Amino acid sequence: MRKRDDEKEKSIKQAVVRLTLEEGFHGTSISKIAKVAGVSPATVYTYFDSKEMMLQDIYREYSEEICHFVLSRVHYGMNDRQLIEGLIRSYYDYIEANQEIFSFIDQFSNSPSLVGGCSEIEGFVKIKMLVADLKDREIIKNYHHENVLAMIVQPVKAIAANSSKTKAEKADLLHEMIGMIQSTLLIKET
Amino acid sequence: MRKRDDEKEKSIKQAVVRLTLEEGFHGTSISKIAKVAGVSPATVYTYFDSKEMMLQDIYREYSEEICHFVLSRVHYGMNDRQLIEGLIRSYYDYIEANQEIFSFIDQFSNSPSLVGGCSEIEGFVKIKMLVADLKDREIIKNYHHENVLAMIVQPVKAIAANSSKTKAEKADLLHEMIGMIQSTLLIKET
Amino acid sequence: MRKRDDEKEKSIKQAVVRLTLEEGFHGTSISKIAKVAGVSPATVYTYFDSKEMMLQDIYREYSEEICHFVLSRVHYGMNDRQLIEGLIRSYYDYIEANQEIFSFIDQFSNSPSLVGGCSEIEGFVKIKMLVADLKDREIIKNYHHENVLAMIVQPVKAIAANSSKTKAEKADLLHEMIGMIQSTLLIKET
Amino acid sequence: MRKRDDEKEKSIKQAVVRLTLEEGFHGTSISKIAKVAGVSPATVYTYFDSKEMMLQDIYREYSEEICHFVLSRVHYGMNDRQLIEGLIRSYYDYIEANQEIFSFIDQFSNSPSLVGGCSEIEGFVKIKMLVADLKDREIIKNYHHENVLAMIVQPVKAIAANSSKTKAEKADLLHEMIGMIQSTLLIKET
DNA sequence: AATGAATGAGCTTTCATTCAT
DNA sequence: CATGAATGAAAGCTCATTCAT
Repeated sequence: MRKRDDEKEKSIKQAVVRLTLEEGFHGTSISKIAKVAGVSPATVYTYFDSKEMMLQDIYREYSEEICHFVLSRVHYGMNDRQLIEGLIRSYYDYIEANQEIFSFIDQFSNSPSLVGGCSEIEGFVKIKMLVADLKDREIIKNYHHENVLAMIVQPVKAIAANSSKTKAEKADLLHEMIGMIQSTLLIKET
Repeated sequence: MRKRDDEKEKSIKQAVVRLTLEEGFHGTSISKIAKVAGVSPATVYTYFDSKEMMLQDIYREYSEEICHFVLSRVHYGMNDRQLIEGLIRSYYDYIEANQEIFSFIDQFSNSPSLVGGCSEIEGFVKIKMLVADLKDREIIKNYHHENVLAMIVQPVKAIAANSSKTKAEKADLLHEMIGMIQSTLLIKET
Repeated sequence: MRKRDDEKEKSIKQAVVRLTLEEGFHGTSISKIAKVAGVSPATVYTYFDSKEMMLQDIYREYSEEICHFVLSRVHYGMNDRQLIEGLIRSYYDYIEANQEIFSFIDQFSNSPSLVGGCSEIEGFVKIKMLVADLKDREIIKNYHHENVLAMIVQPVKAIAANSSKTKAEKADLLHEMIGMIQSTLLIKET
Repeated sequence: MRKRDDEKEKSIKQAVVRLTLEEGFHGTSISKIAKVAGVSPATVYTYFDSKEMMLQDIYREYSEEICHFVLSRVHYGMNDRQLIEGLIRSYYDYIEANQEIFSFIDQFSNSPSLVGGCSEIEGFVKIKMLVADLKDREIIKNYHHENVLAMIVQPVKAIAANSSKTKAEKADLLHEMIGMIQSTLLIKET
């Protein structure tokens, strides 16, 4: 009996993500995926039950990965400003370093019909808990969790997605944006 | 091969938008559109040159509509806080009242391959000019245009898209968010 | 607008029936059917909603045709023996002249999953009424309708299906079988 | 590539028969069979050379089983009427007690392409010899073997297959049918 | 201008079978 | 012997688009 090849599963997932960036969520057909991954279309179905479940699997895996990456870059030694900066900058860095993955995640989460059948992402819960903790410790102002998160997460996406700016210009924008959000959320002025 | 019955063109566009909300960007095929719009598939091609151009047409039209709506609700008589609130609230109101349209616009603008072939939206230019004007008149702080816009536009989308909250709860979140953004952007404290 | 081509629908149905005889119910795929019928696979779907509904349509049409044929060959001028003979012989004649159709009908009616979704055949009702009438008029003995019908319909199928006999031998068997059934069912001895 | 675990072969055969009843002759794929039988698809090929040969094997085995069952219930001590009744009733009883098997056999024998490649069933020969013997001993009338068999075998199938009747109603029909056939075939009136 | 018919290309998925362990 | 992995081929069906009327 041939054994399950984790390399193969990985390369299928990468093919999906790559095709999603190149040709959009539409051009991502099973046969194209198989071709890029170097397997037969039928083989895809030994690793995933259906196309929909495959997409959800990938979404879940990479969502967790992003959360893990972001959380790994903030720690207790940081002061207030560093915490906010760490969250935003790590998110931005991930997007820049993994544009394909981010594009996939973003397109997926904007597809109501797909995201509906997907269970809660663990990493999201942890990040919400982090925000709650920052409020408890009176580091950030007493805004609703949802608004704090929206403030940290949404504007930075707009910067990352801006394809008409150079890397340096975007770095400038990001630097400024971090300042804006720090002044919005932090209690301490300094 | 151009225009005639505006009623028919309208109903095709509505069909597209409605199907996009109900079945996602995928389930939006020409024949389904034609069925919902009450015309023949061939007729769609009397009004649009191809599916891609049709989607871009619709995107452009509704994008302009949104911008027009937002701009129509801010005027010179308003004070500083009212201006920011007006912009954000009008955007939010539009989304709430036209969920189908917003869902379409959002999914479209998250499809790199589609949005690429689409010329600049006029209304966006006007809004950018408004932001520039507000900076010139020393109403909002001297941040980059892009960041000001991101701040006004992005977080509110997160509130509107939150399907697990009631209308009242979302109104609360919006109210708070407006305050957050006002304090971030405005020069005058009052 | 091109108009619906009844010839094309007919040739699709014939292709189904022909393939069912040649390659069994299994080898009857949409693409083979299309090839034999001289149309594109997609065209099949402008005439039928799905493969299953297509099969049911064909089953219904030919079932009615058989019943119509059988009923058209018995009439009130006939005496008792002629009536029974007419029913059996016309059924047998139809099968001999339309082996493909009969094979299709027989295979279909032996597929529980298909026959389940199929509404009652009108012609069957008429034949049941004929049997009832023959009993009312005291031509055939007072057996249950179901048994009378089974007696008329089932044994003759075995003769028709017997591929190891010549036409003449089968005619002999049929002649004898008619006698057997007449003596079983008829009240009058003569 | 042959035999070993009779238990496993049995459970494969049962899986085939069960799936044929539940999902028709179509839904009976090797992988489904393997799943139901609790083995791997590859294992099926340890016991059978191909799917077609597997089906023929099963057909042959169960056909022999039916014949054996029927023959085991008639014996020389019986009088004329009991003989006919024994044959018909034992056949009916087998069908009622083994609907899955009968459904399989019936569908198989209605598939010309399958039944063609199948050698003669031994049990059928024995039953034909029994019929010949009954004729020699002047118990049943001098009809052709084929017609005698058709009379005994065909109508009872129609009763067994009638799914719209209760068990009791079918027992009534069977009782009457036995009488009809006895009067048709037997020489002695009593 | 408007339409239902028509289609080649492509979709997702399953098939019977073989391979490597 | 037994297996899950692997696959070319084919399944049923839908697609965006064009054709003939």
